[in-house]
Amino acid sequence: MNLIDNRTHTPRPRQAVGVANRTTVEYGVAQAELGCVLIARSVGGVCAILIGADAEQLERDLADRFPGRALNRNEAGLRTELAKVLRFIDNPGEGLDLPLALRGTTLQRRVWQALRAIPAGTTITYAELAVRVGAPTSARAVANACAANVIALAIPCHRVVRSSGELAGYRWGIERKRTLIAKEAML
DNA sequence: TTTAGAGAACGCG
DNA sequence: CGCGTTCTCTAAA
Repeated sequence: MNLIDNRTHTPRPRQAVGVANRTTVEYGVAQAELGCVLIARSVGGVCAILIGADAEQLERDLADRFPGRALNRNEAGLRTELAKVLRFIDNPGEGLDLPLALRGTTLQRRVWQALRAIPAGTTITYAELAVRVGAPTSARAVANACAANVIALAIPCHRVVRSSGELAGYRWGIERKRTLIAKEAML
């Protein structure tokens, strides 16, 4: 407990996160090696890439994530994005470049942005990631930001591991995380 | 709305 | 395992 607050306790301004947004979310589902994949797009770009067992589960997941928003399934409209993601899963070396519509707090945006700079085939620790976003003592908080990521693959939170080398959690299943890292390691 | 607590994909000794 | 840390969410005032 510090008597004098010598840390960077500056309450950085937070991004408005829960802003009401009535925009429709369009999404498409496809089957991949890794599992069923759902890609959702809103104004500005892809707002979610979810992985799961089947379309129904993913649709529930999406509804959870965007409460109150109209959700329109539209495979044809998402055809380009779906193709890119499927190609990335087969060949992660080519990268996955998609316009993203990020909605999050300041720290989350910083972390997610930093994640996009982590090349396929490499991993980073939460501690190192914390250093990169300028919050060296905030590894725990950085992990929170990783855990809050809903754009799988395009924001490669699967490349973040513990300092001990162990895999930490993965929203879409630790096994998938292991698979992704292993596949990328063979580049 | 402000606040206090608890929890979280961490790290170190 | 215990504790320091930082951020987020939620219940309560």
